[in-house]
Amino acid sequence: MQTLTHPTPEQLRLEAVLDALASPVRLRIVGRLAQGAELTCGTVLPDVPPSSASHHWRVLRESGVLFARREGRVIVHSLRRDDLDGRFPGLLDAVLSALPARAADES
Amino acid sequence: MQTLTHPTPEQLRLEAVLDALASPVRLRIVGRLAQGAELTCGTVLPDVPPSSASHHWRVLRESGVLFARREGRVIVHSLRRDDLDGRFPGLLDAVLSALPARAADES
DNA sequence: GCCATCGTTCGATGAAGTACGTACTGCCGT
DNA sequence: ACGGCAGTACGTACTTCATCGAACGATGGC
Repeated sequence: MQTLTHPTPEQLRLEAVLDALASPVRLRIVGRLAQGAELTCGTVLPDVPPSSASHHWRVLRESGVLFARREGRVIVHSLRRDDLDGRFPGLLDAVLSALPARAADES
Repeated sequence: MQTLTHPTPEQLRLEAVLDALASPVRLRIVGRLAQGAELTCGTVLPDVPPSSASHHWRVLRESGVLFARREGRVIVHSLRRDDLDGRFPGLLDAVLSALPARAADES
């Protein structure tokens, strides 16, 4: 299991970020992360099998939307707000404010 | 050749818009449209065969990013700025300001 | 060391998107 | 009416993506 790779802030590509966000499943993850807490993989998407969920977390990570770090046995994820705001000002906020409130009532 | 269909402002879906924008070719189109002029299909993407270009114009139209109207022999396209700003405030501006200036020097 | 847990990787399958040639429609000028 | 131009529709080949089961790797607790 190789180390978690992330793009540097300079490596962020608009198309990759948009593509990562253009998915209902991944928007759910982002919406949850936007609530402030750092989350582990299993926390969101209880209805999705682990291998599928892992795929989506990876897309978000490799596009630079979120940051992942190992913490003991789990992997903790957080939004890369500052990096995204630096490269694409206003983009994340626009997407988040366009999200329905559905993320609030899901486990 | 059936009439050009557009989603109503209420029908705009975030994922569809993001997906439409998550493409280099289509971002080129949007970048050109953002310069203010209304454009016909042939104006942008001279290097892309008409049938391919038509596909991308259609994706942008059906996602609600742009508006198309027949004007004699050509089809005139314009950005749906107001509708997009209404549903997803700040999104279009964020994407446009994140675009490289490449759109300026292309035919 | 052993086991359970968390998450990844691999491989296969089916769905969806892209690209493009060709044939067609709709409109205009003559 | 005819020819040409703008753009679409269709069919197809190709590529990418999504999904998921199964096997594996890493870690912490006992």
